[in-house]
Formats: sequence, C-alpha cells, structure tokens
Amino acid sequence: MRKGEETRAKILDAAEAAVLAKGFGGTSIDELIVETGITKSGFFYHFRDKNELAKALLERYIENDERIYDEIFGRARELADDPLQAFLIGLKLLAELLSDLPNGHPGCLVATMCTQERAFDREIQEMNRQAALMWRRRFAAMFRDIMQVYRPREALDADQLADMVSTVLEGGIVLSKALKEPQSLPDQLLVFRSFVRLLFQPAA
Amino acid sequence: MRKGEETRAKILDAAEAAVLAKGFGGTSIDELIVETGITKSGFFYHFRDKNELAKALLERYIENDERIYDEIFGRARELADDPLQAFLIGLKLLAELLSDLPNGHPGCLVATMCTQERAFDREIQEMNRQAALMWRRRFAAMFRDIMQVYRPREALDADQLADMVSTVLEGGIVLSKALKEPQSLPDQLLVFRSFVRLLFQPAA
DNA sequence: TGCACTCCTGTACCGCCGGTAAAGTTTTCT
DNA sequence: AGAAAACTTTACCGGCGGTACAGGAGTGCA
Repeated sequence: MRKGEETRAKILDAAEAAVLAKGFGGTSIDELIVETGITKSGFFYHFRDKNELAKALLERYIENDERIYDEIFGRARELADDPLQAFLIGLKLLAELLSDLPNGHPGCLVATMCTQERAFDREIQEMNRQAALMWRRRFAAMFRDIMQVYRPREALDADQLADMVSTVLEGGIVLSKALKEPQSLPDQLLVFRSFVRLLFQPAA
Repeated sequence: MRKGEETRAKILDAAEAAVLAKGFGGTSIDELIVETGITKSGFFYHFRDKNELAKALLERYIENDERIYDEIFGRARELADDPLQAFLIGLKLLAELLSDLPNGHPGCLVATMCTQERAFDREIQEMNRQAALMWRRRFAAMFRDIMQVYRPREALDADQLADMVSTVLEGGIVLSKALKEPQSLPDQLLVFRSFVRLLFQPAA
C-alpha cells in the first residue's frame, strides 16, 4: 500500500516535469517508465490511460498550489494586521519565493492544460476552471477586506482585481520563459504590487 | 508558384488552429493533410519535417502580430497627440478588438511554444525570445514618451512596464481560457489601463 | 501456514503517427 | 513547347498509446 503510492508519486513527478517541459502530447509514456524504472504494464496498473494520468497530475498540482498560497498569505496575515499591508507582504513573499527558484518557474499545469484544452476531456477542463475560480475567490476576499479599510482611487471590481493576480502570475511565467529571464516573473509581480499600493494610497 | 503558397497557407491555417487547440505534440500531420485535402507527400513537399512547420507557423504568427499592433497603436497615435492619451486609446482599441472575437482569443503561439519549449529546437526558442523582446521595445518606447511628459507616481522601469503589457495579454489569454470567460481578457487589459492612468495621473 | 490482496513483470499484439524514399503525374510559369 | 513547380502514388520503417492476459513477488492477517 505504501509502496504503491511511492511508485505512483514517482510517475507523477516524472510526468509533471515532462509535461511542463514538452506539453502533454509531447510526453510519451515510454519515457516516463524509463525514468521511473517500471514497466509499461506497471504504468497502466496505476493509471488506466494517459487521460487519467493528466487528471491525477492536475489534482495533485492544484492541491499543492493551494497549500503554497495558504502558507504565504497566512504568514503575511500574521505579520500585519492591516489587510492592505498583509496583502502587500504576501505579494513580496511570493515574489521572493519565485526569485529563489534556481531554474526559474517550471510552469503552471493549469496553464499548459487549458492552452491544450482539446487534448483533454471535460472533467479536466472543469478542474481547470475550478482552480481559476478558487484563485479568484481567494484574492477577491483579500481585496474586499482591503476595500473595507481603504477607498480605491479608481472604482475597480474585487473579482477583476483578484483575477489580475492570476493574470500576472500566468503571464509572468509565459514571459519569463519566452525571454529566458527567470527574474521577469517576480519583477512583474512587484510591478503589480506597486499598482495595488498606488490604488489604495490615500489621495495626498 | 502562387498555387504553392496557397496550399502552404492552407496547411499553416489548419496547423495553427490545431496547435492552439491541442498543443504541438497533440497535433498530427495526418489530421492536417485530411483537413487541407492533400497527401502526406504533399505535406512533406512544403515542410521538411514537423519542426519546420513549427518554424513557419511561428514566423507567420509573429509577423501578423506585429502588423496588428502597428495598426492599433498607429491609429491611436493619430487620434491623440499626447503620448499618454494615445497609449490609453490604444489599450482601449485593443480591448475592443479582443472583446469582438466571437469565440474568444484563439491563443498565442509564442506562449504555447515556450510552454512546450523542449519540443522545439533552439532556433524556435530564439524566435520566441525575439518576439518578446520586440513587444518590450515597442511598449517601452511608448512609456518613455509618456515619461517625458508625465511624472510617474511610482518610480517604475519603462522596460518592466512594457513587459507588463505582454504579461497581462498572455496571462489574460490563459485565465480566460481556464475560466471559459472570453471577456476576462479584455477586462484584464482595461484593469491594467486603469493602473497606467493612475500611475501618470498628476497628484491632486 | 496459507490465503488474499497489492503491486507489479513479461509477452504479444494492434493501429496511428512521424518520417523516408523514389518514381510518376499534373499544373503553372515563361 | 519546355522547364520547373506542385503535387500523387506506393511502399516501407520504427516508435508510441493502448489492450489483453498470464504470472509472480511481497505483505497483512486469520
């Protein structure tokens, strides 16, 4: 029972790295079993087909993603009582974490799967949608807290501001990969941070 | 000679749609020749291999992309002498164009190719990098023009602000695909527009 | 001790796909 | 009319996703 989960995790590790590097269609089961050190039959013992691998991959990724945000913004909340300060600290902590990744951000599975949507079934597309909605809910709650204390200088929707966090992260990942400049991602996040500070800064 | 280019364009059209929908690895040559109505040998007459197809695809995409930006921000420049107003008008025109796409944005080839980077050779990765650098140069020039007239309320780098345009576009594409809300992309662009207006708005 | 269950391996097979090779045919330009 | 361009036809190769099924090794427990 423990052994099985270990092998499964090894397959998922290899698959995640491969999918983020070459796309889902570009990742072969054969290369995964070579890297994991099992046989093809062993692979199909754990996953009925490639689509179920994708599902497991995405499920695990989203859980981990949520955990990271919980930690960072939970910690930020401990460091400041003020919701705006807490959010700004959270963005900074996140930027630092992204800056410390040795080879840059490996890529977002949600992004790779929704930009190759026709390669997956509806269940996966729905998981992707739910993930994006969870991001929205999380950050929209923070913006609403901020708006109860500070008046924004422009009337912007909390949901749209929340989506901006996801947008900057996803876009920053793409841009830093295209440019081959890993630092672009944390830099973009900090530019967004400046915008948020400006938005809620009281008029002089 | 004309006929050849026509067939080539038909293959590229089919390929672009398929790659943006399913990823490069998920797109088969067989499906392209069925849709185009030619034989497999006919395909290989036009493209030595799949990688050369990718190269031609990206080349055409980037040229078209540049043309669109030239048109939109050229037109914006005609409508306003002030560089800030021109840029804000350009963003609005772009948001309107994106809003009018019937099935949402089909996706960005630069993004799909750099999130599947290991599936392509160095030449393509370099083309991707140059495309992102061209975006940066284009928008950085606009921000520098703006900064010669307006003083930003926060000291932000013109290059990083320029990258923010690409970031919001790329991230907006991902988010609107994940959420299955095409309107998110133009909305995000308009949120960014508000930030830019706020940044260069003279202190009251 | 033995049985069941989990966790695999081994073997054999299928059809699709990317790609190659080479000869032949039609269409288009000059 | 002739050359060059733009294909078609046929035949083939190895890799990959996937199926089927038999067998075996390690573990937990009755």
